[in-house]
Amino acid sequence: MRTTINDIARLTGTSPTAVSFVLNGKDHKRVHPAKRQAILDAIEKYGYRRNMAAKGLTMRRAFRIGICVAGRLDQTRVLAAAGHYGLVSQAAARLHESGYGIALLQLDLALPLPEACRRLVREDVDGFLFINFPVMALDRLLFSMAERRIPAISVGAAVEGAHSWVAIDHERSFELGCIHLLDAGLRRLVMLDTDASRVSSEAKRRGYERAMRARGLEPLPTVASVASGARGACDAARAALETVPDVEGILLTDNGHAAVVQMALSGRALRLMGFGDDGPARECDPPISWMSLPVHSVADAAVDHLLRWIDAPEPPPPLQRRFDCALIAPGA
Amino acid sequence: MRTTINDIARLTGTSPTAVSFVLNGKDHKRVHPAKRQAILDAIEKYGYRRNMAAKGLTMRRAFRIGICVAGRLDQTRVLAAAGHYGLVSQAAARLHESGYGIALLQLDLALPLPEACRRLVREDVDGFLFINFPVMALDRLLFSMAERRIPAISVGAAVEGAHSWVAIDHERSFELGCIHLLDAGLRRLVMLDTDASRVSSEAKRRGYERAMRARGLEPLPTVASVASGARGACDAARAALETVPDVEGILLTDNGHAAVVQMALSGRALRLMGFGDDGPARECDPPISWMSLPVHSVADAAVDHLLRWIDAPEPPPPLQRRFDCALIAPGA
DNA sequence: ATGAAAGCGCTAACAC
DNA sequence: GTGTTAGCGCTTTCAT
Repeated sequence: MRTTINDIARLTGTSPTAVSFVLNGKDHKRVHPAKRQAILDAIEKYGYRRNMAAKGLTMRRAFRIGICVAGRLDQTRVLAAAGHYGLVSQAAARLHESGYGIALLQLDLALPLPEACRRLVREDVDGFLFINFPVMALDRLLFSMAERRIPAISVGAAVEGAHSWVAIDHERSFELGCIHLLDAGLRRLVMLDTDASRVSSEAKRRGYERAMRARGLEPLPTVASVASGARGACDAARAALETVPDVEGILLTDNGHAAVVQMALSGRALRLMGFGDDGPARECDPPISWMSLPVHSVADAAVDHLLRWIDAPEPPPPLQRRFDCALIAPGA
Repeated sequence: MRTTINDIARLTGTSPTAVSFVLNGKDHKRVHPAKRQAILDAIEKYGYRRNMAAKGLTMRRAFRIGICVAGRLDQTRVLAAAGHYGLVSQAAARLHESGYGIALLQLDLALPLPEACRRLVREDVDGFLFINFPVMALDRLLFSMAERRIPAISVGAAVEGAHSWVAIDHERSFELGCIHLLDAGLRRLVMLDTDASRVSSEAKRRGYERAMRARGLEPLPTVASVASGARGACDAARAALETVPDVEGILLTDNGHAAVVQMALSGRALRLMGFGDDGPARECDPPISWMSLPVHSVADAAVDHLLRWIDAPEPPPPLQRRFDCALIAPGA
């Protein structure tokens, strides 16, 4: 039988009330310093651990947040460009710092909505973070949660309506990367789309075109990989050289195959600009510049809003915000 | 206020006992079929959901298992060859099927043991799965859990002592892959070590050498990549060609850069045998054979044992088992 | 400043 | 076959 709050009270000649207050740091002008110390000592001595189920029962709170991913955590290669693991990891870390537990839920998108909702609800958590869910699924999911008054936020994907979400501004970020090369004096810039998921390719193309046009340059045709994987990326890189023989710089939509593209292009004096996860970008030799996914900011913003929401008496106005990537220039 | 078991009892003119029994499917010869149906209907009609905190309080169980990873979930590139995400994902899926919730915990290995234990204990779960933890940390961690009578298993890493673990037999699996090429009539086989973590390189080399010697062949020197990443793998592949000009087959210790190695070797008529995650292996063109990580078997075995352990009155004898990789031969 | 006591929702032993 | 009841460990109001 585990030590309980009553045991500690008896052992120290105090009451469960006092112990509870000490435990929760609410002993401002309540518990006498001497008693307080005695209680603290007993807690340490007997290795007391508070029973979270009992606390949850009383407080009507689980002190746990559900981190929900679409499908399975290991079948997410296509989302590499979205910093999937980084978002999950950072959100979990931030929640932990705030004293919350993390319930991991892999939600099968093939499930009908009612069944999906049932699974969400069964998790019994105080709120949900939907990481990189397809926009299609989000509206109904978030709506269902709102209906049940369960705070929920989309992380990584922007969604229409009165929902809360935090996402990466792919368009603006890609534009910034492009501007960086333009500022370096390059003019013949080609966008190389090697992202197997193509989820944000359109946004990136808009960013690219805006940057080019702002300098009075006509955008060049985008070259997209046909096959997936390293070979597809290589072929696309070579195709880019054929399509635009005098190319001066190449903008990658996805760092996934940056090192491979670099190798395929070696010998050519052109500048590479990456986009996405830092890991693969760092493998490049010589180093390249890249637009780094703001996973930290995105996850933190989502978590902070969610926790405020949970604590608030009324649902706060929805959080809807896009973050820019940061330019990483190892040479600088 | 959420509907409770008492509400359902009152609404159906029965007792909380009856509702509880129906809820838990223990109404064999207990609840009258008519009442049973009425209860079921009311549950559906009023959208009753059982309060897991209350259940947990009564049953002294959390119905939740902690999935614990070393460091952060997104800083695990080195563990690609260990099928890290696959193990996490499959364990989570299996637990979910068994009605358990998943508490995700990223344990910082830099933490001193007492603090690490405190964090583990705070999770309040019924048991732990330590996924791909470094062997160094495992003994003390598992021991601490045993001391506190919390069931815990190492998944992916074998550990000395009386602990439970399930792992991949890298040595035997690599031997099997090697035998496959030998059976195909190849003789000049070289092992190419492109695994940045080198965690299981030694075991693989033993498997390779055993297979070679069993055929009366002298093992050839292993070629290891110097730099990390795609470029390192490429360089290593070319080095292999120089070291053993008449090489007939190359055994990769890690599928991570299989496609890249294949490209670097294109033009040479030699056979490639991969090892590790299926994802990168499938990107190869033409397709290669590879030894596929038994993440499914490993995770399932661990979960099943853990759940039995939790339900058992006495701790069962430790589970210690290695699984072989399966040969995937797309051409067949 | 302090403790007694009333639940929170559920399970299971017990009496009918 | 059925309902009553006593907790499980904690928080918090209320009276002191």
